[in-house]
Order: sequence, then structure tokens, then C-alpha cells
Amino acid sequence: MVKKARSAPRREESLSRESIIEAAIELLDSSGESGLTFRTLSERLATGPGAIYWHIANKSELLTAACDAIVARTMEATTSRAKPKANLRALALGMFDAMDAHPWVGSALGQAPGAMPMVRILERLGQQVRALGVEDGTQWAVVGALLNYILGVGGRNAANGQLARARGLDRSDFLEAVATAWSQLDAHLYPFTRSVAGQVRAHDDREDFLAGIDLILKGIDAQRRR
Amino acid sequence: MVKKARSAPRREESLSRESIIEAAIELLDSSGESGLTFRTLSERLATGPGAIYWHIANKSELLTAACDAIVARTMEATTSRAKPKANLRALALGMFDAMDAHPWVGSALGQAPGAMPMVRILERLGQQVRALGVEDGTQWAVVGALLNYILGVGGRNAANGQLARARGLDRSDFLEAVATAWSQLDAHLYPFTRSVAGQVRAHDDREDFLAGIDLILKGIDAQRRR
DNA sequence: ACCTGAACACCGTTCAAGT
DNA sequence: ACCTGAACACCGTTCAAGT
Repeated sequence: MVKKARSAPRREESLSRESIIEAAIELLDSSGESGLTFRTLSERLATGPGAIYWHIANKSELLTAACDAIVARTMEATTSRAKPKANLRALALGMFDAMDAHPWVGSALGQAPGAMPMVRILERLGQQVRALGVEDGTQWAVVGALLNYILGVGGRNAANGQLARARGLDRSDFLEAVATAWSQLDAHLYPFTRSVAGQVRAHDDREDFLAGIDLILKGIDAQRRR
Repeated sequence: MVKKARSAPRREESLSRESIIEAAIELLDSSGESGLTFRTLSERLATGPGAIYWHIANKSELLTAACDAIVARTMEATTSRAKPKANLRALALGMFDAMDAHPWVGSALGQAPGAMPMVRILERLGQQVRALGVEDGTQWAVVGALLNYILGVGGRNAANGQLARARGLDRSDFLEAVATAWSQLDAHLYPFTRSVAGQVRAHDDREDFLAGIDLILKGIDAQRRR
């Protein structure tokens, strides 16, 4: 009945940098960082692996570009209309949620120091720290502390997710396994880790994250008051 | 003159987990994370790639074990005989220097959440935070903030080093390139990043790192005083 | 018990050849 | 200008076969 039998899936539009990046994001979301392969990606785009290189220099550029797309959207979704502190918290939480939804973003951010996705975050943090009235000389240190903390948490979360995936567990099963291992450590050598094992199970990552941000914000206050 | 002509290099002792880890550390130090290969490693140990699997499960275990060896040495070298705050600073600086000397340690740490190398650091931080008099309920958040910050900086430094190596630059040339790129950003969209570009060039990473630690310590004080 | 090394199933990347 | 897909030079990992 149909004029043309539809054979193998065929691209209708030509490849473009954006369509490649969008497909890469889908792949990363569904199969993790190890799932992003030029072969798998080119299959999904109904082309050959070589074609991608016409639009993107290499894999690390692709990963950074995918990461940047997520970060850019997150920055757009996070307005800055409240007071600086509230903005900083919202910004941090926005990044936390983005890295939670796309675990690969945390590790991709870490792999592209000084590049665009990091700069977007740095800039927004910096503007709010300025608005907070921190003096010029210490702005860099303060923003650096916030940025490193955010990226540190993101990287850790990403690693948790990847390890869990690799072992076929979900996140909470993985944390459960960590808690169990910690509670079996030598009581004499690792008293603190043992005492804290239960909290690994119970606590809310998002709340812990925010508590860290608040701690840094308190430090900023204390420094400014001096 | 010599009884037996020495032919191809031959192992004199049998392989062991430790000798493999030691060789891996040497390889990582000299050629970076991408330089650690089962083939290169087995050549250096005068054996075949398969032999290593008798002693170590896989590459990620090898990397974590190498990382743990460095962290364990660092913890041993860092005594805790002063006041808690001084101990925390010394501990953080010790890790900073270790990650500076072995840039791959920063990224290896991030890849092994909940595993031994991380636990060593967690435990030491935790004991000092306890000694500081932080109440039980908030110890986890405080230690988490310190740990995430330390690992965040370590990861960033590692990424800087690896990127620089990949581009055939040394670290300062790489930072120079970042500073230049940042200073050419759009003045309207990226005022903060531009203003801070110069400091990327000038500032001492180690001092910046310590400033961040002090900021968190100040936050802890402020929280306790409440 | 421990080691050897060929073989397997992948990678990222290149590049002549096509349209 | 853009795409194709075979080919290159690697990987980590396995495993029969050796000692």
C-alpha cells in the first residue's frame, strides 16, 4: 500500500554538531560513560563512525560538549533574582540535581578544567559572591572553594553511580554495601568510619550536599565579619 | 669472564601483588594514567599480560591499590600530635602534596568511592573533627565537606596535569593558556571570569587550596558557636 | 601454584574513495 | 562539502597449555 517500502532507518536531515551531541547525551543517560562509543553513536545516527569526525574533533571534545549542553540548560533554568546567598544555594542545588539526573556530567566536568562548562558555573558563582560583598582579593579563593566542593560532590556521585551500574546494583544497594563494609572495619583503627557507617545508609545526599554549601557560606560570613 | 652471559632481562623473584603495584606506581608517575597498560606493565615485569591477573582482579583494582599505597604512605607521614585544626590543615596539605606529586592519585581516588584509600582519609579527618568538639549529628556533614573539597581539588589538579601532558605543555603553560582564553571571553557575559583570569596565572595553587580549607574551618567554628 | 602468550572482542581514529 | 566503511594500532581480559 505504501509507495516506498521503508528499508533500513535512514537519516532524513544531514548530520550536525547539535544532533550528534543530542544523541550522545541520550546514549550517556541510558548507558553511562562507557556506553558512549563512536560505533554505537554512529549506528544511532545511521551513519559510519568516520562521519562524526567531520563535525567533532575527538571523543573528549564530544564529552565536553555534551556536558556543556547540560550545564548551559541548568544555568538557564536557575535564575538569580533573590539575595546572593539564596542564589548561591539555588545554583548549587541546580547543579546537584543536574549531576544526579546525568551522572556522567560530574566526571565530564572534572575532565575539562578551564573549559566552557566550568566557566559557566564559575561565572555564576563569581557574580553572586561579588554581590555578597566579598572583597576583590578573596573572591577567587571563595569561589574556588565553592566550585571545588560542587565538582567534588558531583564527581563522587558520578563514581557511585558508575560503580553501582558496573556491579548491576542500584544506587541504594551500592551504598548499603559500602555501609556494611565500613561497619566491619577494625574497631580500633577505624572508629570514626564505623560510627558513621549507618549514616551512609540513612542520610539524604541532597541534604548533606546543602549542609556543605551552608558550611562554606558560614565561613564566608565569618571571614567577612573579621 | 662472567660464568653465565645475561640474556634477556629475567625476573629473579616471582611476581607478587606488591611488586606489581610498585611497578604500576612507577609507570603512572612517569607516563600518567594512560601510560598504565597491562602490556607495558607486564613488559616491565618481564612477563606476559596474563600473569598479572593471577595476582590482581582487573585494572580498576590495580589503580585503586596503587592509589591506596600512596595514600597510606601519606597518612603515615602525617602525624596528629598538634591541635585538631593544625592537624586538619596538615592532613589536607599532605594530601595536596601527594596528589601534586602523583597527579593520577586525584582521579583514582574519585573512581573508588567507599574504598580503602578514601576510608583512610575519611577516618583521619573524622577523628580530628571529633577532637574539635563538633557534635555527633553534624560530624558527617562537616567531614563530608572537607573530604569533598579535598577530592575536588585533587581531581581538578589531576585533570590539569593530564590535559597539559596530552597537549605537550607543562602545567604553567597550560594555566597560561587558560588565563588567555578567559581574558578573551565576552566582557558582558563573563565579567567575573575575565576579572579573575590574571589570578589563574599568578596565584599559588597550594595557598588557594589552604584558603579553602580555612574557609571551611571557619564555617565549622561559626556553626559550633551558634 | 603460578606463568605464558595467543586469541577474543572490543576501542578511537584515519583516510582513500565515493557522492 | 560531507559521508562511507575498511583498516590501523591499540586496548582489557580470558584461557588452554605449559612448568
